[in-house]
Amino acid sequence: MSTYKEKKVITIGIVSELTGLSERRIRYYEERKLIFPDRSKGGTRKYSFTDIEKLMNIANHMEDGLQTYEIRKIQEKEEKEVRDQMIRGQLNAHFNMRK
Amino acid sequence: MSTYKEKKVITIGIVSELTGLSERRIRYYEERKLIFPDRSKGGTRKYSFTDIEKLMNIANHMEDGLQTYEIRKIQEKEEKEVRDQMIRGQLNAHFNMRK
DNA sequence: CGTGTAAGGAATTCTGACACG
DNA sequence: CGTGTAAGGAATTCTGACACG
Repeated sequence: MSTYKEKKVITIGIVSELTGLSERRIRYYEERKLIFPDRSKGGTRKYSFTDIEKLMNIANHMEDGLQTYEIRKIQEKEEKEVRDQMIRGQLNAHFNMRK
Repeated sequence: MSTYKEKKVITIGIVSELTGLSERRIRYYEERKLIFPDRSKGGTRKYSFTDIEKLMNIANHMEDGLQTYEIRKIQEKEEKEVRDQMIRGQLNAHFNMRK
């Protein structure tokens, strides 16, 4: 939550440099619901390092010829797996408490 | 080195929001050699999360009535301590290798 | 569908200076 | 010494559209 990696503080120009993607492509992936930057009061987009990692991932999938909506489905599946893992963790913790 | 916390990617407006310091003060502390942001091609300053932590530290010292050059001396002393620690670590590693 | 580009405007940042104290 | 502010300009970002395919 409050870790550096998740903080939305990076401007699109720097994201473009870091990822090698054009600003156009970065904005387009937002339009396709693949990333969700914050906005400043003035409307400037702000990204996190996690967003940058997601973008690299997206770029790889695009190279493989996938379409944006397919990538979105992959993302959703991965997020579901994470949620399942967390539930399993909770259950384990519960049973461990009971010894 | 290549950790998120050290990467200079944050713009001064966001640093100002995160620290609560005015842009004027942030630029002034650079002038007094207390922080060292990178620059974009165009000349825009770029800060790291580490810089933000330093700025909070500086702000605290200023509240205590210290002057910028005193804060700089404190910084230098702290950096020296870190270096000494690293040397001790190296020596320990060396002797441990010899058992 | 995914991405480049030119267009016009708005938000952001920069520097050097004056002010106060 | 440390910081606010108005000033003018430059760099950065934004949106909507046209283009190609």
